[in-house]
Amino acid sequence: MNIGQVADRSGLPPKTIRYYEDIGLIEPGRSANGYRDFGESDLHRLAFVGRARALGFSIEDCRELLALYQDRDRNSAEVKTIAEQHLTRIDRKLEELAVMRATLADLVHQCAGDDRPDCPILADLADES
Amino acid sequence: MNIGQVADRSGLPPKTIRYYEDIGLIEPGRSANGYRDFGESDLHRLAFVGRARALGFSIEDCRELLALYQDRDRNSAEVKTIAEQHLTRIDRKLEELAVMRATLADLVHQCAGDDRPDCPILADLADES
DNA sequence: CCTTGACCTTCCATTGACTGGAAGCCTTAT
DNA sequence: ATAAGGCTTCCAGTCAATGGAAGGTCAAGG
Repeated sequence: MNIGQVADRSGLPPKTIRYYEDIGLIEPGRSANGYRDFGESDLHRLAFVGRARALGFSIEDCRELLALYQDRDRNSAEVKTIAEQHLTRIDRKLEELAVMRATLADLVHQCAGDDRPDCPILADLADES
Repeated sequence: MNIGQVADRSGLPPKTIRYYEDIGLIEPGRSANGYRDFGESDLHRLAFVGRARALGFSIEDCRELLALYQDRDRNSAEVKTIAEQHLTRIDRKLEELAVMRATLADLVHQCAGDDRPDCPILADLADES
């Protein structure tokens, strides 16, 4: 399978697939003409990474998850730990964003948004108290 | 004022302040010894940027907001537009994260997290349906 | 046989917003 | 005189790709 077909079937752009090879997530073979030659297992790994990335896991998380996936003697506890840590990061991020959103929404609400220069948003940023 | 003092008073690290000068957000003078010499207005601009960044505005947003702040003939509508667009970005991000969180929390919940290899998290990533 | 266009290859640069570190000058205190 | 701490510049690295240039390969059509 050439990279284009793998891109179509995995949903990942060719550039990204080459990058994933660069950083050692996959190791496709090569055809006589120098083109990468992907097998079904490469495709499977790429799709795995694609889904993990969509859940926000870092590339390093993906690397560990792939290793655990290949490891028949893994403990599900190890996987759960990685996922829980990620969940914690997501929750922190959600809180941060919620605080930002609340402040910003309040300021937007207070701003007339007309042709006059008075602006509570700028006043807040400038700390005019 | 030297950079260290401005860092203390603005809450921004010296490295970041130099970076902000590099990209043209501030233009401090120089003392005879070559040290940057910050005035109160530089400090004020830096604090302004610090607060805008804390609300998640991009550097380019900060640049525009600073320009509008300096502009006595601005329309508050322009500021509000920038803020509203940012609010929309935050809301999109919040939704994305909420979806991730829900999926991930569900998977974590399903995973026993013990010494056995069976793991719904990996099964989901591998698309074992 | 030649060309065109769609693929594929590698390599280098860029993104955003810093952050780290090295090498070296300036200032203040001992 | 020297040591500590602060300041300077410049270069490299972060994360996860993405864009683009220069060039090799392949299949179809004239």
